[in-house]
Amino acid sequence: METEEEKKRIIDELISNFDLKFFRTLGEPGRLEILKFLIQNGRSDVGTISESMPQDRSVVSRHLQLMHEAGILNSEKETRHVFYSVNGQHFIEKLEGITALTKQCISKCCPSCCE
Amino acid sequence: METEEEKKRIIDELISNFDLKFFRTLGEPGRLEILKFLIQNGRSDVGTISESMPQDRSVVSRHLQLMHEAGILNSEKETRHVFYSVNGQHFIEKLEGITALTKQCISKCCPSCCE
DNA sequence: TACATTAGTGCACATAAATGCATATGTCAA
DNA sequence: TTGACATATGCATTTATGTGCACTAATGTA
Repeated sequence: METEEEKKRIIDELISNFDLKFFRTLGEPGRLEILKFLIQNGRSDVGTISESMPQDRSVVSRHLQLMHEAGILNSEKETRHVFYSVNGQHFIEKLEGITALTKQCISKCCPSCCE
Repeated sequence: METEEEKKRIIDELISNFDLKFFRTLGEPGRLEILKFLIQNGRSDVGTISESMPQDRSVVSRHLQLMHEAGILNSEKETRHVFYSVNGQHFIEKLEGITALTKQCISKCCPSCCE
């Protein structure tokens, strides 16, 4: 067990890495479908993605923007089209970071959490 | 790169492990505060947790139920009190599972996602 | 038994989020 | 330059979620 100050620091670091926007973005079925599509089909433009989704094109466009802001997708404007693709690097780093910090935090600050 | 059938199977496995309830639960500031409190203070009853939160006791109670349903917290009824604690084991396993499947899925099904 | 304590539920309300239509913005092509 | 196309934005509507008050259920205590 750490000192109280060290405990607080570790917990604050964990909580500040629990990106609300990141979790909220992943907690919506429509956006998960978009993520699935992009893993399956790779880099695609808004129109192509929309064709596979039940929602309106404008709705899909907004979902894509949110996912981009959350760091899950890349966005590249090319002439008239905007291509989105999974930002695998950032996405995986985010997940790894959250997982590692959680493990570290619980083992150091709350061993009783794992009894 | 895998066969198309294998790709679909891997992607479906990933998406089915992207537990919407889990992500939604973590994507709310009030619930994150509760998580923080429980890591810091360990197993506590509803009243004690509520005292540190700005929301009404009933609101905190509902958040705790949600977090329990999402597998993040343990719940133990003892006489009049209900004690909640972080389910570290399940929480960490969930995060590790999601992280591992995502890495595996992207490397096998969408290597271009990491360019 | 009567009363206090603890947690959860019913309900109404406020806020936030998802959705679709119409329209604007920017880009290409004839 | 005109028209078609791709995407994003404004706006209104619906749906979902968070919130607090009042009340109930369950348990312990005087």
